Amino acid sequence: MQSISPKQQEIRDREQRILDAARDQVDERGYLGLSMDSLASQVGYSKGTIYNHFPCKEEVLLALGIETQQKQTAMFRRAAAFAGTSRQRMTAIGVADELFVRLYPQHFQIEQVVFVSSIWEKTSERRRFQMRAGQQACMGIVAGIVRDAVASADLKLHDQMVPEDVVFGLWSMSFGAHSIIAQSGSLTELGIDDPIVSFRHSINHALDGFGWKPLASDYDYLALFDQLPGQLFAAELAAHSAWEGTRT
Amino acid sequence: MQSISPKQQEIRDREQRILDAARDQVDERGYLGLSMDSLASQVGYSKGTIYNHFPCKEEVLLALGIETQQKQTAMFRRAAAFAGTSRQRMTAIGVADELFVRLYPQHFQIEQVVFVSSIWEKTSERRRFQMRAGQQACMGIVAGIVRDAVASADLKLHDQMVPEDVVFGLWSMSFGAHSIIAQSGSLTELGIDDPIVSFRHSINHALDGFGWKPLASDYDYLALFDQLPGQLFAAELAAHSAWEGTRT
DNA sequence: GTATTTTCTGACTCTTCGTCAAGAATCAGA
DNA sequence: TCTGATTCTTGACGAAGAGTCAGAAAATAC
Repeated sequence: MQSISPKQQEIRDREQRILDAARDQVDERGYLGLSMDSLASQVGYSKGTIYNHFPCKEEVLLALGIETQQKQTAMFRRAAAFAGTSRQRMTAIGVADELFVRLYPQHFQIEQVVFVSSIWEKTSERRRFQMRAGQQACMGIVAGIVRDAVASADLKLHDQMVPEDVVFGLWSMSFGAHSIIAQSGSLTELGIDDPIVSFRHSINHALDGFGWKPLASDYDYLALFDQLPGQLFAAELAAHSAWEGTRT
Repeated sequence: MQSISPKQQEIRDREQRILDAARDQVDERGYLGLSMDSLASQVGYSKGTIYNHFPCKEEVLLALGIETQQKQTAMFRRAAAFAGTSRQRMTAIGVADELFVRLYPQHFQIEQVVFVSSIWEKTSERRRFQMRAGQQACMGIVAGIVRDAVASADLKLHDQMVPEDVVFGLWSMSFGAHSIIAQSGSLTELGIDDPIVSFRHSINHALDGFGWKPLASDYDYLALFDQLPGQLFAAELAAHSAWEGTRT
């Protein structure tokens, strides 16, 4: 058991302050608008001190990604614990996913930048591992639901598919939809009025396509998108609106 | 009818040379490894001349994106013209999509960078419009197939969905899958041995989920992935392997 | 052949990342 | 509490790369 000297504690606190400031900058000036000089002056320490915490700018971005990633994992875990049929639980994941994107809209922008190889390659092994581990944790949670569905005969996999294939398909759709939405602002010119609702339908039909019982024709899964948020994620919603309140 | 002076022709040719060189650099050093100085020296002109063609670095990237985007549109158009059932034609689009990604692997990396808002905002109205127009063209081609399917009763849309919603779902899945694959290198650690094959299955099941007849249980759509490339895209494949041959 | 317009050049400025030697603060042991 | 060792902090500095622009060179017009 290491006891924490006051100095050590100060350093630890500062790291969080740096990340918070960095997140503000990314919000305001865009992912690449993050400048180490202005970050230093905003936190009130010199540049050298910032570089004691993070070996390079890219590492700061990745740290931000890891932070939100962990929130996502927590939300997914909660969703997976929902007491219901396997497909209801899977839909709860969809609800969590949608809510996550709404609460942390920068996440997809950060994620997209961070994985750009010229950025990814500059980051430390340690944080790269953390990020990958987080993704695997998320995937694992979802794969668990798929396996439960198979075990309870709600779902019968075809074509030698494994549970991970199902997860990959859903993950792809989610990642793609949110990326496109984040990039494009409006999609009305493409004929999509409400991309979020459109996305719900797509996921719902995809689950039908995998043969996941009970099918959408036998249960109104879309209704869960209205019921579950308050029920499962009251904490996140409250935290977020409190945080919203502190902003100008 | 403007006649083209030899000088004008030289300038036009040079623009292509610049783009080719830029593509090489992006291939080698990554999207953000593109440097205007080294680009200039590689093409054999001064930096000022490069800046006569492109007002900023970001514009070069976008121009690259537009170039490959147009190739994609051409391939989609060819796929859509395939003589078959609506769902076979849709599968042909999937084949085109898969082939496109294989032929132009940088495209997704470039596309991901270009849409990062801090980059997108620096580009010219004109090229932004071109890029959007290209995307809409692609989407339009696919939406046309969906409408044909509805017209021929192969497909009955539920929940007040419009054809564009179906396209959005498929586009999301494609964009997401290719992004994830491009980013991650290998997915074996996540339990996916061959993500491309996994993706084929997902798309196929999604189409089933939308209720697109004949269902996969009644026709082996996956076989088209072996048959169609040589049949529809012989030109691209030949051009690509010729180009491959010229490389070290 | 000369005047005018267009194009090209590379040295220059400016911004921002990351380093590092020197100085300041902290800590451990007597 | 003092002192030497260690750790932390600083900001000036070097390096790299984006974008500019005045003047040189080339093309074009007459």
